[in-house]
Amino acid sequence: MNYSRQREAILDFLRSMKVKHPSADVVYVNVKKRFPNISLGTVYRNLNLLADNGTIAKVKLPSDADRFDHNTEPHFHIICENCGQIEDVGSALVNIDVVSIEKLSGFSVNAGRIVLKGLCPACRKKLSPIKRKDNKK
Amino acid sequence: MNYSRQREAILDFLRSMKVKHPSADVVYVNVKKRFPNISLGTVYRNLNLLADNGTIAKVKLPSDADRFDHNTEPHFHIICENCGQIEDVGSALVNIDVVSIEKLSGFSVNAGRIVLKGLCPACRKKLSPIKRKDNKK
DNA sequence: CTAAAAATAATAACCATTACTGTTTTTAAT
DNA sequence: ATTAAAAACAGTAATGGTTATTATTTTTAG
Repeated sequence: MNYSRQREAILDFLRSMKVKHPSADVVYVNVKKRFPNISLGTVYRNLNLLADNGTIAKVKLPSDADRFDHNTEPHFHIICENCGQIEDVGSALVNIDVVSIEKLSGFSVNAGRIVLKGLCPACRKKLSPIKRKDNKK
Repeated sequence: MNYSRQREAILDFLRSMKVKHPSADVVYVNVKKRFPNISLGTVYRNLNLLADNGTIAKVKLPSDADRFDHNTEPHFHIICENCGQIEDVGSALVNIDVVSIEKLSGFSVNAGRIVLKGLCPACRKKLSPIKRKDNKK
């Protein structure tokens, strides 16, 4: 893997934490400030390269764009069902009975990254007690 | 919601369990046997209608097509990373410390449906001890 | 039987992502 | 420093799952 200025800028942005768990698109618009000609494909390719070699982590969400995380320590996430913001959840707070699951299902469990759903503090305040907008896809 | 023969056939197929957690596309090709002119849009619309009114459940997966489940009882799923097959996991086998998560993150938790990752029995046998094919997206 | 409401088939549009292509940058060896 | 091969790039086309649109057909209530 050769050095590239674009990849460096992408990693810099992720580590700067200006946005906490950005999607490829958010990385794109931000890195564009430094590299106005950068293409979205380049952002995707580099985010995937960095995720593949373990420099960053890819957070795959159901029905939403992948997010990228500079924190590669094992942990889970919770996503706001209203605004899509995601936040870390310590891995100690979710307990998976792997042995029983393997025994009952026959699957081998790869106690992967878990995504919980909920409402972030801002959306909670904004939407309650009014029924929140149903933006399921 | 008016009666429709197509919707009835879709629900029949789901309940027949010929395929366990079918995607919209699998429902489509199967219901097509009874209704050769049915359109994929009709399948999607009806699956979503049935999921919205609680008759069936929609299982959203990261980086894979949604699946539909005739079983609406709360439970989790495990997906085979090799072949995409999904299996039920009893909700007792995953313990989420909702109180602590809410305290620490500020989110309200909607202890949603969780999807674990692993290898189904068939793929385990087929791929081990050979390194399994890496089909991440 | 009829008219309004709902559902349909067919197709176009959408969005996130990947694939392709010809050009530029990086690297390692001369 | 020069150069040639490898890697990365920008730009764009293509893909896959899903939703939206529209004109036609089916369902239902009166």
